Amino acid sequence: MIDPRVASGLRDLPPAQAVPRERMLKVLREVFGRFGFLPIETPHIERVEVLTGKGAGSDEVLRQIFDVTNKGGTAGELALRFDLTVPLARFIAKHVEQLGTPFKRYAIGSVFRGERPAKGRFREFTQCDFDTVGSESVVSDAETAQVIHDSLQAMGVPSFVIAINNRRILDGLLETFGVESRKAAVLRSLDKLAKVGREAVLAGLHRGEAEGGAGLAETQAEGVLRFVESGRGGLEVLDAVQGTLGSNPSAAAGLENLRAVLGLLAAAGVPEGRVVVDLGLARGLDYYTGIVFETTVTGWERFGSIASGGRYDNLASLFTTRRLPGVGASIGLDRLLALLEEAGWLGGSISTAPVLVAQFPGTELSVVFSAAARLRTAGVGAELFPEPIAIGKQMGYGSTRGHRFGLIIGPDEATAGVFNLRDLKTRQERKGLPLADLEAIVASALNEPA
RNA sequence: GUGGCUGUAGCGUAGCGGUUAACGCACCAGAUUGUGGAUCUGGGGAUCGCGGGUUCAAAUCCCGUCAGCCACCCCA
Repeated sequence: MIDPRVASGLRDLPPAQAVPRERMLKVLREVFGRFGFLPIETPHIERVEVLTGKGAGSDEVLRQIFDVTNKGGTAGELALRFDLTVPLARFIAKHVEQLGTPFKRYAIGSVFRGERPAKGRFREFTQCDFDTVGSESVVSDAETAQVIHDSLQAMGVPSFVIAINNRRILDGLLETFGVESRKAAVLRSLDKLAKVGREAVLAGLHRGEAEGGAGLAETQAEGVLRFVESGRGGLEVLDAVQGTLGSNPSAAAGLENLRAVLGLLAAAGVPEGRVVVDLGLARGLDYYTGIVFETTVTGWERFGSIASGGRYDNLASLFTTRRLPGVGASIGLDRLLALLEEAGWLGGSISTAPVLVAQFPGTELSVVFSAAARLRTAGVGAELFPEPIAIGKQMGYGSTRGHRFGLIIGPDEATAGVFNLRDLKTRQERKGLPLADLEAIVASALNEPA
């Protein structure tokens, strides 16, 4: 016997998970489409050179990448994509002349990372990316947050917060303290504030670079931290920063951007409190240059971000000399589903056909087979039970699968040209309905509230 | 990739050196051969993750390995 297990970090999805997942994908496509984003597809496998940025790729990427080898091919040439942004960069570089800008696309698909799996963290997971390439407008910045908001809302996530910040404010901060050269290490430390607390962050900032710290003097570390700590909230946070960093051109630009974004989102009717400024939000990815986003579900912060992204100055610089700024985000569908499932918010019927047509022992098979076919033709999902077993068993099957109605045609009904329609929830049964009006009767019954 | 915790029927657990591994839920059958989630009765299902070692004897101790979880790292 071969052990039917799957490898670490990979999983099977039974209908109870696959059905809600399909529904969410449908919702996401609708929302993306409503904003004018168009779908694209790129291969799951890319050339390693593309993924790693020709050797210039970070160690982190190299560590997480899955190699793919085909017999006869060149070893180490191909690998599985680890996100959808790098493939987008390659895609846009190749096709921008035909597509023109601004170009808004969405892409939904599996990505692969050779990480150590944990809760809500897998080695294959689906990303739902949307990006606007070729515009530096604040419209796109605000729209990105709005799409995140509308998506989560439409998927039925009860309560969430989209944190925003602007890298340029942080740039200004670092310039002011004269520590631009330590940017990456400083941001990495600050990003952890909510998680590890102020003392740990302070220690990280102060610790020497050799030990993985940022190597800041104590006054610098304290100052930088104090600044970040001052800010999580709405416009008042921006006003406060205006006073301390407003004279720095970079910070001023960042502040103006966030102010405009908050204004537009309010104008679009995004509820107050759904989007908050968080000056400590940095995001590890070093290609972000402007606004950044990170979204958590209220009460489930330990699952980490379920939707995040940001603005980048020049997405495709590895692939073309043409400068292509853009902004976008990615919704982590699998993490969100894992969260909703654990929170018990997934519920609902998993049946995709509302009517279960029973196969009554003794009834001519063609009678029920054609009844099911007629319903489907009329656009009503109908499942014919495949075995002529005890009728109660069949009703039980329909009930546990979440079918709304059981349709019963016994030998007596068949002779009389009628059918019975049983509500599987209330156990109420309407009997002797004319078979000639099958479609109309069932359709109208389905329109009644459950 | 580093460190730690865990691994017993589909799921959740008990047993933690000594006869045929226990319980709940789920599943199947019957009471109920034209009507399902209750009750009762009966039943199937586990080489105790896998491999090796210690011992007269291992689910139980040791080592390795795989998987899950936690922290670091990173991120959806």
